[in-house]
Amino acid sequence: MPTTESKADITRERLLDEASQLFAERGFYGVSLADVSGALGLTKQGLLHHFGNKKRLYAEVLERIADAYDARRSETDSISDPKEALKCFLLGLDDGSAVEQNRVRLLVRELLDNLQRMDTAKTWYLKPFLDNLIAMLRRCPGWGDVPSSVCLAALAQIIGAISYNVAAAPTFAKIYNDEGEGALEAAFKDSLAVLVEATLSAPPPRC
Amino acid sequence: MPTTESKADITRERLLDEASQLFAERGFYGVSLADVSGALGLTKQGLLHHFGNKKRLYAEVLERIADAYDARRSETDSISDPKEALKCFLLGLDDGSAVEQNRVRLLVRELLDNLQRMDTAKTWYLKPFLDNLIAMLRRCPGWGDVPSSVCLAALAQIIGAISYNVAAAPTFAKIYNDEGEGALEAAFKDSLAVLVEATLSAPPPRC
DNA sequence: CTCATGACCTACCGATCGGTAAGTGCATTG
DNA sequence: CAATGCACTTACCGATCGGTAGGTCATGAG
Repeated sequence: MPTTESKADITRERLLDEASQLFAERGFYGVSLADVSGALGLTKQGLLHHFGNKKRLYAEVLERIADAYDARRSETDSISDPKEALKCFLLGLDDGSAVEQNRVRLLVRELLDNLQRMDTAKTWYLKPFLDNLIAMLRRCPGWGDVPSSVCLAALAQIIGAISYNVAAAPTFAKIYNDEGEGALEAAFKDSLAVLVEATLSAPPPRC
Repeated sequence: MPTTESKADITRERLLDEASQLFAERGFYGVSLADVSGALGLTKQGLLHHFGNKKRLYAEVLERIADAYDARRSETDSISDPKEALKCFLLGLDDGSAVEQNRVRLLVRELLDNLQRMDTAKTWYLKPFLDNLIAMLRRCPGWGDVPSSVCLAALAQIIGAISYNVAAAPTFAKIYNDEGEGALEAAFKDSLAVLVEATLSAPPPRC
C-alpha cells in the first residue's frame, strides 16, 4: 500500500494522456466525452465516473501541463548560468516529440478560448509558471531591472514563435514538401536559436 | 442594375462579418448555426439558405480573409523599397483593430484544426499569399537567393510572434493588469519592431 | 463470510446539433 | 396582371451532445 502511485492514479494518468491528445488535436468543443472514452475502450459514463464532468476533465488536463512545465523548469535549476538555463527551457518547448507538441497546441487553444470565460477564471493555470520565467529572465545579465511588461513581451515573442511553428509546421510541410524532408524543420530550429540567443544577450531596450 | 454590389452581396457580407467574428472567438466547433443566425436576427434556416451548410460558410469566411490579406499586400506595391513594403505589411497584421485581430485568431485556429482534414484539402487558402510574402522577402537586399525553407522559417517566426501576441494579449493583460494600461501592448509593439527590422536587415544565415 | 468501496456498465434524459421539406411574402420582370 | 425568383419562414428530422440514475462485479478489510 505504500506505493507512490495507486492503480487508480495510473488509470487516471492513462485517461488524461488520451484526453490531452484529443483536446490538443480538436479543441474542447471539437471533442466529445464519447470520443475520449471510445478511444480508451470504455464507455462515456466510465469516463465521467473519474472526472465528474467534461470541464473538470479539461481542467485536469491543463493542470497537468502546468505541472509538467514547472517540473521541466525546475530541472534547469541545476544549470548555473541563468541564460543557458532559460535557453534550455525555451528551446525544449518543442523537442519534436508528439507529447510536447500537443502541450503547446493545447495551450494555444486555451489562450484563444478563454477570452470568453476569463472573467470567471479566478487564477490562471500558468500564472506562476510565467512568473518563474520572468524571474529567470531577470537573472540574465542586463535584464535585472527591466519592467515586467518588457520581460513578458520578450518572452511572449519567443514562446509565440515556437507555438506558432508547432501549430503551422504540418501544414507548411505539406504545402512546401517539394523541398527536402527536414529542411523546413531545420531552418526553423536555426532561426529560433538565433532569436533566443539575440533576445537574451541583447541589452534590453532602454526607455 | 449595374451597381458593383447587389443587395444580396451586401447581406452576404453582413452575414460573413458576424460569422467571422464568432468563428474567431469560439472556433468552428464552438459556434452553432443557431448562434450565428441568432446574432443576426434571422433563423438558422435563413442562414443556411445563403451558404448551404456550415462548412461552406466557414470556407467562405476563410476565403474572405485570404482576399483581404491579398488586397492589403497589393497595397504595399506602391512602396518602392521592398524591405519597407514587407515591414509595413507584417506590422499591419495587428493594427489593434478588432477586425484584424479576429482574422489572426481565426487563422491560428485554422492552422490547429486543419491537421486532421488536411489530406482532403486540395489547395490551401493561403498558399498564394505565403508565396507572395516569400517573393517580397527575396526582393530584400541579401535575401535574393535564400532557399524558400529559410525564407518561410523567418517569416513564420515573425507571423508567429504576432499571432501569439494577439491570442495571448487579453489574457496577459488581465493577469498583469497591475502595471500601466498600455504598457504590455507598447512593449510588444517595440519588441516586434526590433525583431522585424533585425530579421529583414540581417544577412540570411549561410549554409 | 460479510460488507463496503470503487470501477465500470446499461439505460435513459432533455437539449441541441446540422440539415431537409415545404411553404409565405415581396420585389422584379415580361 | 401574371409569373418568376429570391429571402426567409415554420415545422420537422435523426443523431449526438453532456449528464443522471441505478445496477453489476471484483477487490480488500474486518
